[in-house]
Amino acid sequence: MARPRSNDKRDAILNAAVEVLAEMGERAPTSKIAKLAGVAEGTLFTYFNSKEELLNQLYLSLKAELRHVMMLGYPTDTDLKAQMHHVWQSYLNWGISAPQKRKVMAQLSTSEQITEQSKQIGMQSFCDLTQSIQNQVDKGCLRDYPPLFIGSIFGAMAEVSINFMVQDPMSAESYRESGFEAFWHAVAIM
Amino acid sequence: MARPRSNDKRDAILNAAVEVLAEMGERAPTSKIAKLAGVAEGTLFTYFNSKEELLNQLYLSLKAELRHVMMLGYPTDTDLKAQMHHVWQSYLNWGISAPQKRKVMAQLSTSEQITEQSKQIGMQSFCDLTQSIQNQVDKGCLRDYPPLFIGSIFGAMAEVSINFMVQDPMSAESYRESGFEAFWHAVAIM
Amino acid sequence: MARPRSNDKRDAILNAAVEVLAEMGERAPTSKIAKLAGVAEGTLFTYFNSKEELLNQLYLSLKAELRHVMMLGYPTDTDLKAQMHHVWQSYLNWGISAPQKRKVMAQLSTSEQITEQSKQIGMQSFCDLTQSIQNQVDKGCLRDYPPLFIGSIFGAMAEVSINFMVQDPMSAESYRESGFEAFWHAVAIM
Amino acid sequence: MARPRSNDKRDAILNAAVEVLAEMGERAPTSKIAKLAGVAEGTLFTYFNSKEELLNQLYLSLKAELRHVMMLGYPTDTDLKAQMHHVWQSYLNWGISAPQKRKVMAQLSTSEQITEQSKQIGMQSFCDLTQSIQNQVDKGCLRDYPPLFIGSIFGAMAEVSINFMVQDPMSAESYRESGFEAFWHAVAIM
DNA sequence: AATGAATGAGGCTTCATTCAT
DNA sequence: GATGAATGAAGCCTCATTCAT
Repeated sequence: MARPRSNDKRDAILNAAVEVLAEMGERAPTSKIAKLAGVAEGTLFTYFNSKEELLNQLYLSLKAELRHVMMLGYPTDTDLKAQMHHVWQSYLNWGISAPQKRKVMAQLSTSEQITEQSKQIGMQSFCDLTQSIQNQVDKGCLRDYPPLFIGSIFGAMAEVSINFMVQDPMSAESYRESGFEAFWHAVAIM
Repeated sequence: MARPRSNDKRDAILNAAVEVLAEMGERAPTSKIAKLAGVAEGTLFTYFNSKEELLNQLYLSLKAELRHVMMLGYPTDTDLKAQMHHVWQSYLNWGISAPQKRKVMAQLSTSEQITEQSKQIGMQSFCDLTQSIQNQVDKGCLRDYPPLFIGSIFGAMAEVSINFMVQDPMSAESYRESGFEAFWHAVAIM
Repeated sequence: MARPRSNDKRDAILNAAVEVLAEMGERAPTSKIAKLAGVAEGTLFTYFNSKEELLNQLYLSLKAELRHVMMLGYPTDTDLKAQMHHVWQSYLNWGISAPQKRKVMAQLSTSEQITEQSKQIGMQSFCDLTQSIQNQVDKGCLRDYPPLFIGSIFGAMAEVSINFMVQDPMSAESYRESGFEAFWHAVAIM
Repeated sequence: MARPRSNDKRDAILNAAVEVLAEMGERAPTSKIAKLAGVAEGTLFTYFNSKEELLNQLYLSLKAELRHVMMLGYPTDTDLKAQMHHVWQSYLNWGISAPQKRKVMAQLSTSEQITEQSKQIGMQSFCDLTQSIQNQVDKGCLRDYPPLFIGSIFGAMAEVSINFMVQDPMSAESYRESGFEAFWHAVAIM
């Protein structure tokens, strides 16, 4: 048998892509990505058939990571607000500690190179969260908005909060809580 | 590099840029933009010294247009909520009727090519709005958040709303009002 | 007005292509062709949109040149055999004096990159010759073969003759006449 | 480089090469050939040291096959014309039933990658035929041309005939016989 | 001022070949 | 022997920018 494909290498390429994309945007050359990943340029193309595929896979991988992080330690036996707060904290912590990944996710979200299919798949990652929001809407705890709408508001508010936290670290904790408070008032029935 | 003469041409180039950028993202070539604008490739560079300058000017121009649109017919002698609602409607109408411009603004906002300075200037367009928000905070009508934070929440909620309106035109008006309602609860003291 | 496109440059590229293709076959790189033509590699692509187009244009240009050469000084008021002999001589002289062009024409004729359309057009160059053959067939001077068939036999015999002339220059004149004799017997009614 | 073991694999590679070369010309990648042959990319290189060697071997193999086919059932005790006609039929049948092989042989014949040596060897395959032609020339049955010249005329006329048969199958049999007739008149003394 | 041909660096991708498994 | 991942040199083509006209 020949050398098997290495997950390490695949990950190294994805990580390198994050770094180069964060620095150069969509114009990040595959050569720079490969070099930073420590592989030959040709090798990149044994793991991803094209630059476009690399970008799409990266997009999905980041979405999956974010989703994973948000669900880590999710408290099942507390009230809705506490649960939401937990997810809020996880999101913000990730966004602050992985600024390049966050930046790249934002870039890719508006990129022409990300296919509609990838966006669909990326969204489906969050369908259990969506479902759980639906349940709360049905119970009358949240305003009667489509759960995806609520989810998008959550994401938008989180992004705004992270931006302010990063730009003004002194007041970071204040933004963190204000953001959640604003979100909560936006969607909860009190 | 002689002085450019025609504002028409400058505008034609900016408009063409919107179209090509919307279709191709950051990889939109200046040649395509020039062609669509009806000028020669070289002519583009008498109006903008470089592609980067073109992108920055476009960014500022779009920000200015949005700001202009939002302030059109601003009602000075009603209550805060009505004022905000007016601006909300203006923003959403613009976003829906100029989807390419909106798309390009989102792209440019995450682009490496837009300088920090441009972002600063773009933000200052809205400083009168910001000032007026500050006044309302001081009067206790809005939560005690920094006015830029409130402004960002406004923008973020508007973007979310437009996305849903565009994607699901049947329920557009419902999203429009739900979005405003959510925003208002997020920031107002009731 | 900007600099106009130069026919000289176009021709230089085509001539360079002949040389490099003769030496390297279809794997001739555009970079070598451009260099030999004395232009930048990018310039090649302002004259030909792609390598494939370059090859097709070259094919047509060679066909046209051959056709032109064959008709130079075509004697209209002699008998058929003398006319054919004239064309024979022209073909062979060209083939011998332009061995690279001949070689490249042979290569391109079997190349995947030459479109069916190019082959059609290339063949139509010779339609007046074909017509004149048809007339002779009708008059009973040539065997009752389709004129294109006779034309192909002509070409094939000429190619064989040139090959032997080139390979064995001492007997060149003998092959030249033997070839014509064989062709004539193949198609003429005596 | 160990010794290859399986003739089956060697043949599979050669057959795959025919197919891929017919479709893609000289730019046929070894990887595609290997895949179609059902072996690993690397395996190809245990059977052929380089792509060039593969092409040369393929060329020789095709020449040998053609030679073999042409001599199958060769009638030794009939007159010259019948013998030639037999060979003619064999050649044409092969050419029509194996169009890819024929196409590839034509390609390789004009390819830079085929060495002079291979061409020599390929020609020698036909030396017994050549010898037999020489005898007929000596006996005054054929024109006094070098036998290789006659052989080349034979090949050229056969190729022309096959081309027309393939392109116009309705008249195939007519081309088949006309072609032979033309060839015979070209070289025979009647 | 306007034009668009010219430039050549650089981008993405392919591919013959090697070599670890 | 067989495999196919790894390599990196090329290959084709694009494009921002310059400059002759």
